[in-house]
Amino acid sequence: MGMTVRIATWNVNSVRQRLEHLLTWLKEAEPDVVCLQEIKCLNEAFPRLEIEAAGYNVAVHGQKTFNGVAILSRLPMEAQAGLPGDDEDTQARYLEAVVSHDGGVVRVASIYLPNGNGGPEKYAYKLAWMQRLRRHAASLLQLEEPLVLAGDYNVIPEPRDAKTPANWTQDALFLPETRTKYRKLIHLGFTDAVRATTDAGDVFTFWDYTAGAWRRNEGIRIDHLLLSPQAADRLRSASIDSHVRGWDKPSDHVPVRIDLG
DNA sequence: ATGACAGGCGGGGCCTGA
Repeated sequence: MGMTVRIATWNVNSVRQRLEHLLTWLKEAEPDVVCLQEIKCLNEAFPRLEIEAAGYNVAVHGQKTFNGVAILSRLPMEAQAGLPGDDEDTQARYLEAVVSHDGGVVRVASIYLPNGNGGPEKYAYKLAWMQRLRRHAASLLQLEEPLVLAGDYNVIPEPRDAKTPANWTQDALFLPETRTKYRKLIHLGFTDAVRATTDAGDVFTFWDYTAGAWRRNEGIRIDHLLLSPQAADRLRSASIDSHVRGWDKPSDHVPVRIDLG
């Protein structure tokens, strides 16, 4: 017997460019917790006041120009920045928070997994980051609490997660080693919230800006919410707010959200 | 094969993204 908690993830591709969209969508979707990626600004440049005025607590792990993650919460939260396992890594890609509600807590992470295209060094960084994520996720599972790892994984898990999988066979988002590493994470005991609630085709979260990808529905599914067993037991629904991709000057990603009962 | 878009930085185009 607990309240429903609505948790979402959205790669906004610059929070300052997308502030009006974000505020509109917060009113429309009424999420309790929102994981943002690619905010592309330092902590001090984050539009904190506007978002607090909408009723959210704000935790930011920012960086100049690139990357950057944040968590917004209508409920009280305690946040901690950074993925353990490499003290030399300066890229802001991981933020974790414990959110408190009437019935207990839910632990939520905002994840911006490296893209991995652009050369062997970048792909090696992606794979190493995935290794670190799996190790950290394994330790979090031992807590045996509701846990949601939400974000832009830059992983197309299966052929059905792309409109045209043949276009992606040489891409870091879909290479066999990428998908193997992602499966190893899942096999620790996580549930993919969207796949747990639908077997429909054409379920996408990203459409490239170029070549009329949105118009032609040339999408991919790369934004995921992975649930611990304790969270999966409470999964009531999952949905993708695809219509946001049709707004003026949109992000190339759309929000994905779940309700936990 | 390249670029098509978009954003940041910074005042040029270049880097990055997926």
